[in-house]
Formats: sequence, structure tokens, C-alpha cells
Amino acid sequence: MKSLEKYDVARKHPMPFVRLELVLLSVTDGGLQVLLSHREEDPFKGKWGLPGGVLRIDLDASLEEGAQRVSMERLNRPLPNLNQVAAVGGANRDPRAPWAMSVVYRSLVQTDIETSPGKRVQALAWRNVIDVIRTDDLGFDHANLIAKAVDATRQEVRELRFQAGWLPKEFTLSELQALSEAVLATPLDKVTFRRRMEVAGIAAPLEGKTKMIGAHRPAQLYSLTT
Amino acid sequence: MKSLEKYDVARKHPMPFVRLELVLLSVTDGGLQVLLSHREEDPFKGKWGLPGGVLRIDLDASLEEGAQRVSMERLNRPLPNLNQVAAVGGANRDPRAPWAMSVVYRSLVQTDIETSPGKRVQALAWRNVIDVIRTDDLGFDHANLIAKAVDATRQEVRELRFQAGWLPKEFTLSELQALSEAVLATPLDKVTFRRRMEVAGIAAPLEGKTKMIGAHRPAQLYSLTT
DNA sequence: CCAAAAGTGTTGTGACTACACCCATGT
DNA sequence: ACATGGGTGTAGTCACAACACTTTTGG
Repeated sequence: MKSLEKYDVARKHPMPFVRLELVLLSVTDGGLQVLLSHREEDPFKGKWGLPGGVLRIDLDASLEEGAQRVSMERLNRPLPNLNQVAAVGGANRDPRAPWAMSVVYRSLVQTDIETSPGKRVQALAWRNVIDVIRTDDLGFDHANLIAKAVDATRQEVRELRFQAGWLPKEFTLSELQALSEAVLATPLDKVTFRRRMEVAGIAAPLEGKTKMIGAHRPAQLYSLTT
Repeated sequence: MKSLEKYDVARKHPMPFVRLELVLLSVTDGGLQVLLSHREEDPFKGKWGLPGGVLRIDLDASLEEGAQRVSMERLNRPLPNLNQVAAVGGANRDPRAPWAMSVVYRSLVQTDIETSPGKRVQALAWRNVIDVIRTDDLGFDHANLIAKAVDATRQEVRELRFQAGWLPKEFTLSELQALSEAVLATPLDKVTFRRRMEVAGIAAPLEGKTKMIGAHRPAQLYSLTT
């Protein structure tokens, strides 16, 4: 390779084993959930862990694209939003290599979009994040990574920085508030939430469009103004 | 190596060229400054860039320790505080390797601690961050990385999350406010700043200890309550 | 006494909370 | 009519900004 003829520094030192891990979060009736993958191989065989895969410099043009590829391979779906959580790395972090690092991404998705086990994945399951973090029975440092991803997501929700893909294109303010409450695991005041949304100007009502839910007054539909 | 006998996945794929970059920030009369290193070699020879170095899995037990080692090698000093900014990576990011990633750390330090050019560093210079970001004449994506580091630091200052090493062990509230104003590049109200400090309870007055500055009333000295 | 920085008190404003209340729909 | 969730109005609280003011030192 031409670049390697010119510079030899890249060959002088052994490089670490680099993986990409995904923290998929979703809101259900049971609150905020995280998607876990059952480990069929050592290390931590039999335990649950984050879906992830090896960075492939022959396939991935960037870390983000690598994360999308891993999502396609493991979960058979792309991710509508992707945010980096952190990079962690050290010796003896992963028995498969003397020195391993992981770049971790998070994505809050809608549960109704199906996620099916892909290559080398036997089973996937949504589990309540609070349970998962409290009873840390996961492999590696994954519980810690999930906690970081949840914190970052909560910070965004607190600041009303809602991302595309978190909800359907058209949604009601009540749905958005319910999502926020589930993510934050705390109730929010309706008046305050609506006024904050209004001044923030991040969602616009869709004139004439309403959503009927039950035997109730129909709700105004909104969409994100990007 | 035993782990490689057991698992071959770590050998199956080529791994990226991994570097560590440092964003050292400091406050002087001229405002918030960033430490830049003059590049004596290609790529970007003659330009300025962030000090950094190659991750050495034979020397570094973790990414953080690697960042400290790079700091010792390039700047002849350890860093009193260290926060990860992000990991960036992709093909064609660095001509020295077909696929390069960097893990970026930031540290806000006191300028009076000396920083001397180390191994393969000819010159170091503090430059005003606003200038550096506006007139992006740096190599790689370093201006963007600096902007991210500054944003994160500002967020911490806004939330009064002051770290050890940002100031001397004993400091006055005026000094802390001046630091905050320099980082945020905006004036702060004295009363508000002091009251927020009081309710936050992150600094305690050192009984009987004051600091004389000029022909003025002496100022109460504080220290961080960790 | 004066200049200058340290430190305090006071008042207005704006964002949030709590709670009461009206609106629109299916049964 | 009424139950239920959508949507609004209002008053109290709290954090902060603005600004005036007092305190303490060296000269």
C-alpha cells in the first residue's frame, strides 16, 4: 500500500483489537429497555451482553459506518440515530486479545420496528435498564456502558433534544411526554412540558391532523421541525 | 500468547492505526488557550496540530494511561485531570495508515506549570482557542476536536463541576469566577456566582486563611470539598 | 481620605410546579 | 350524561440577573 511505503510508523507497533458495541434503548410499557444479545460463545458464554462486532477496516469507511454495519449483521436493521458514548480500552479487557478496545454507540429506537437475530446471534431480548444496571450479570463492562448511554440519553431528553427515529414522524405531545417520562423514569408536569416545547420550537402542529386514541378528545399531531 | 491460541478472531482482521491526541486548555490574560505542537514531519509538515502519539499496547495498560504516557513523552509533564472527548476514525483520515483512529482527551491545566517540548516535538505554543477554531489552519480534523473539547469544558464550568488541577489547591472565589469567565468567554454576575457556589457546596472556606492581592481587602481562600 | 477589590442586600424577571378548570370524543 | 384523555389559565416558588451598597486593605 502506497501510504505504508511512505510512513512506517503504522507498522512499527502492534495495534489493539477494536470492537464496536451497540446500546439500543427503547421505551415500552415496562419503561426504558435495553437490547441484549445472548452469548453463545466464550468469553462469558451463557451470559447476556451488548450486541457488537469487530471493526472491519476493509469494510467500514468510518466508525459510524462500522456501527451501522454491525447493526445490520447482528440485528438485521439499520439505526435511525447513532450517538457515540465513549471509547474504552485496556489490556486484559477481553480474553480474545491481549489488548482490546470498544467504541460504544447508542440509539433510541421504537420497539415496534422489528429486530431479528442475525449472524452469530441466537437470541435477542429487551430488558429493563434499571434492572440490568442494578443486577449487573452481564459480561465485560457492559453494564457500565449501558449506564453511560442512559445518562447521555436522559441529558438529551431533559434538554428537549429529540432525535428523528425516537418516535413516528407524526406524534402527539402526550406521546412525546410519555416517552420522556419513561426515559427519565420520572413524571413530568404537563403544562411545563408543553410550554417548554412551544418556546423551544422544535415541534410544529400539523394543521388539521389529529389522532384519535379512544373515546376521548382527539389529540393534535406534531412533527419535528428540523 | 495463550489468549490467541484460544481465540483466533483477533488475528483474522487487520486492525486500525490507533492514536491518542491531547487537547490541553489553559486560561491566561488572553482568554482560553490551547496547546499546539509544531509539526516537523509530514503529514501537514509546517502546520500546527494537537500533541499526540501512537497507542502502545505494550506500554499502556489502558487508554487513559496511554494518554498520560503521551503527555510525558511530548510535554514532559503528567496531566492532573483527563477527560475523554471522543473517538474518531475512518479510512483516509491520516496518510500514514490506510485506516486511522484517534481517541481524544482534554485537560484544563494551569499555565504556570511548565510544559517543555519532548520527544519528536520541536516547539509548543499556547494559542487562543477562538482564533484557532475560527481560522482553521491546523492539520487533520484537529480544529473540530478542539471545538468539542471546549464545549465539554464549558458545560462543566456552567454546572460548576470544577476539577482538581484547574486551579491551585487554595484559591479565592474571584479567581474561580475569573477562570469560569475565561472558559465561557462571557462575564458572570458576582452575586449569582457566589450563591451558586454556596448551595452547590463544592468549595469550603479555609478558616483564617486569606489572600492579599494588592492594596485591597484580602480575599477568603477556599478549597474544593471532594 | 481614596482607590480598588472583597463581599452583601434587595428587587425584578422568567421558568417551572401544582392545581383547577374547560374541551371533545365514544359509549 | 359521563368517563377519559387533550388542552389551557392562574398563582406561588425558586433561581438567577442587575445594581446598589458596605467592608477592608495599602498607599
